[in-house]
Formats: sequence, C-alpha cells, structure tokens
Amino acid sequence: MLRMSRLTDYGIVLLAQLAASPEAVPHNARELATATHLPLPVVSKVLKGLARQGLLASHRGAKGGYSLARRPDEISVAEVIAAVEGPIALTECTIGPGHCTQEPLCAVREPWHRINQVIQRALDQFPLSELLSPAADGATSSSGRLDRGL
Amino acid sequence: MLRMSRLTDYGIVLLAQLAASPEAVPHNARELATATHLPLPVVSKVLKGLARQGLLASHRGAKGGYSLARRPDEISVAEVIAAVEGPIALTECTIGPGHCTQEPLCAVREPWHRINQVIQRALDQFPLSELLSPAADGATSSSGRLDRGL
DNA sequence: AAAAATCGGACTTTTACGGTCTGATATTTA
DNA sequence: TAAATATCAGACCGTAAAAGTCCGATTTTT
Repeated sequence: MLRMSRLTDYGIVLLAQLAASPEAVPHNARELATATHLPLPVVSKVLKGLARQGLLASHRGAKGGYSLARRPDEISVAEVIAAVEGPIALTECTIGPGHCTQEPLCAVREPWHRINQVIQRALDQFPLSELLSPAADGATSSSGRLDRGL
Repeated sequence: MLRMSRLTDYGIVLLAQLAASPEAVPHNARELATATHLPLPVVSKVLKGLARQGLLASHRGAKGGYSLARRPDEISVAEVIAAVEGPIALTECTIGPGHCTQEPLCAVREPWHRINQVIQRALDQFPLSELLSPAADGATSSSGRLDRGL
C-alpha cells in the first residue's frame, strides 16, 4: 500500500488549516481540533511534534497556541513527513548503514536508494501552499476562517 | 518514515534475482532462498503472491519453479509494490470513496491525490531492468523523468 | 509409485501505530 | 499573588497489521 502514517496526514491537515488562516495569531490545539474535526489529544500530540521539529512556533500560557514557523511556500510536504514519522526511507537500509543484516549481500540496495531519491525530490518540491484546496478560495478573509464550512 | 512493507522489498530482490539469471529455466523457491539469503517460507509466500498477480509464471511439479512473466524492462517497480501490498495509496482516501470518515469535510484530500499521482508516476516509469544496472546515469535519467503534472 | 514442486490457507508471534492520560511548566489576566 | 489557560514531556495501553511458519492438497516429472 505504500502508506503514510495517519498522524502525518493529520499533520498536513493541521498545517494546511494554519496556513489558510491569514493572521499570524497563534491558534491553540482546541481550536484546531474542532476546526478539523479531530480528537483533541491527537491534535495536541501532532502539534507538539511539529513544534519540536521546528515547523511550528509554540507560544505557551493563556492566549498561547501554535503558528507556522515559516511561510507556507517555504514548507515542503517532505519536511512534514520527516517531522512526524522520521526520515523518508522506503527500506530500512535507506536510513543508513547497520539497519539491515543483509547489507553486504544485498543486490538492490543502491537501486532502492535511487528510487528513494526520486520520491524525496518530488515531495521536496511540493510546498504546503500548494495543498490549499482550490475549492476554498481566499475570498472569505473577513473572520478567522478556522471554520471550514460544513 | 514513508516506509514500504518488507515483503515488498523481498519481492523486488527476488524479481531482480530472476531477471539477472539467463531466463527460460524456471527457478524454484529453494534456489532463490539460498541465492538471496532469505528464509524459505518467506520466499515461498512472496513468490506465490507475485505469481497470483501475474508478474511471475509458475510451473508446478518436479523441475518446476517460477519465471518472469514479462521482460524485465516491462515490469515496473510500481507494479511490484501493488502486487505485494495492494494499490499505492499514501492515505486511505486515495484508495477510493468510503475509506475515511472525514471525507466530506476534509480539505486536503484532492491535494493528497495529486501527490500520490506524482509518486505513482515516478514508480511507474522505473522498470525492473533498471534495478540491475549499477546506476551510472540512473539518477539523472530518473530526475529527468520526474515531471509533476499538476 | 515416488519425488519434487507449487497452491491455498490457516495459524502464531511480534511490532508498531493510533490514541489516551497525567503531571510539570510557562504565560496571561484579574 | 492567585487562578486560569496553554504547551510540554513522557509514559501507558489496546488493537490491528505485519512478518513469518506450517500443513494438506494438487500437479508434474522421473
């Protein structure tokens, strides 16, 4: 299935939500949870991770929350994936030496590395800004816009 | 980690092994297991799956075994992945409607679909035959093909 | 008839994912 | 200063999927 962790998907959704909101005002986990219809504890966990990896700036205390650390066009999908679930590596040996017991005998290690690079490159060039759905256009810029219309 | 199932890796290794040997004669599971240093039951399981998906031709009985169903340059990495672990789908909603409860509200479903296509296309154009040749210009040719059609 | 294979599937074990919870710390507000 | 509201760090657990094993049936060759 070549699947990506669901947490990563949540991460993308949350970042997209933040990117869609015009102001630089931090949004807290509760807000984002209701806006995205995701359970609060999960949202909290994901945001924590993204903040630690430097994709989000966190502001503690009352009136605190999270805001994008960079502009949406300067954050790539590859970065988000790597932030949530570690480096992009289709096989274990792609991470680095010593992860696979068959390393010395393996014939396809180097080719896998090439394939991995292809994907890495594709995701590197996919900025967060391009994730904003064309259906939701920016005309509704009056209020917080944290409500995605039901 | 964006990781791929280990079984899929085995599948690639096994197919590469078959592609490397002068064709015609079928190779049985035991042979391939010793050649690739993988446990026999696993090899057997993977080969079965690949045969069922039409990537391998199976020959039962004594002197039987498996052989490639097509030429190595006519089998793509994408096909192998799909054969072992189902369709390439980064998120559940990529498989088809009805897999994700948040479908109607989700803002990033369509963008994910685009990303998925990028990867799909890249893997589609990566033939098994390119897994054998020791690189050289593989990376450049791959990046040359890497065209995100948006 | 015997040997050597695949075939189909059930089965067990293990890992890791998705999700929850709690206590500590920082910041604002009254 | 005290209370309220956040993030922060991490442990914790249940389930599901992955990884691997095994067996009986079937097919083919010798």
